[in-house]
Amino acid sequence: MAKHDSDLSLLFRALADPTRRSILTRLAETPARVTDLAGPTGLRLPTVMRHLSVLEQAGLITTSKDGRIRTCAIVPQALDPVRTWLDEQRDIWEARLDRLDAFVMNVMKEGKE
Amino acid sequence: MAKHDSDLSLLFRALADPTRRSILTRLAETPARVTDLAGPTGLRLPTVMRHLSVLEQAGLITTSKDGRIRTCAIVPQALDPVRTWLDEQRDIWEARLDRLDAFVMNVMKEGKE
DNA sequence: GGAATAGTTAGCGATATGGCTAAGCATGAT
DNA sequence: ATCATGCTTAGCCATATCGCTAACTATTCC
Repeated sequence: MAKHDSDLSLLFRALADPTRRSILTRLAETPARVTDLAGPTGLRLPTVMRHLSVLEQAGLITTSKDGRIRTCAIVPQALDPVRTWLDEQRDIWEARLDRLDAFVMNVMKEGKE
Repeated sequence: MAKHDSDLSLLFRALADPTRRSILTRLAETPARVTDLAGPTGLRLPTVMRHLSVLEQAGLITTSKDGRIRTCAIVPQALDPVRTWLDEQRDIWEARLDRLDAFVMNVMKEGKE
């Protein structure tokens, strides 16, 4: 299940880690060097590097190296597929709310296990 | 990192699996039994059970048992935290687009590695 | 009661994830 | 040339994930 995963899976997995989300939030302020990103996390450089590569593979950030310094920056449109999927789901879920209501009523009547 | 994870992490991790997303989409149509959900996936029952418990722990579905049949249904508002986080990020990301633009220009000028 | 059905539990194996240290390499400063 | 800085690679360890089979429990049907 880890071979040719969809973009969506890569994105969701990248976002599933608090450290990575905090890195993203930090990068949203301004691009930063790897060391700068490592600081707040309290994690070692190699560990942060791994997080960064996960983020980059998911397309959430880009990095570029100038001399010995690698600078990381967010890719603003990278979250679009997530938003799209979420919107689709909302559409479907709400379209079926009538049936759901019926079901929930039923559950409540019987008591949930 | 797997101990007391935030709701957001649980949600994102639950959504990171294609099988689980397809189960959610299926459940959005109408509540269903475990066996009904297993069918389309081609997976064995215990495997599907595991996916369901991940979804349930993330708060994305509820289940209730009537006799020997367990019925599963989506929890419509469960995606709200995800949407909220996404909206927050969009706000921040776009607020800083000016700086980002400057950075991107810089990168392009130097050639990306 | 006995058999079929629906789900559950236990546990195995392969792989992925998230942390680390140690060592290496390239660049910039002196 | 030497040394400090910044990143990178390799590899280890513990735990988590995702699939499975086998065996068990609980309903329902005949």
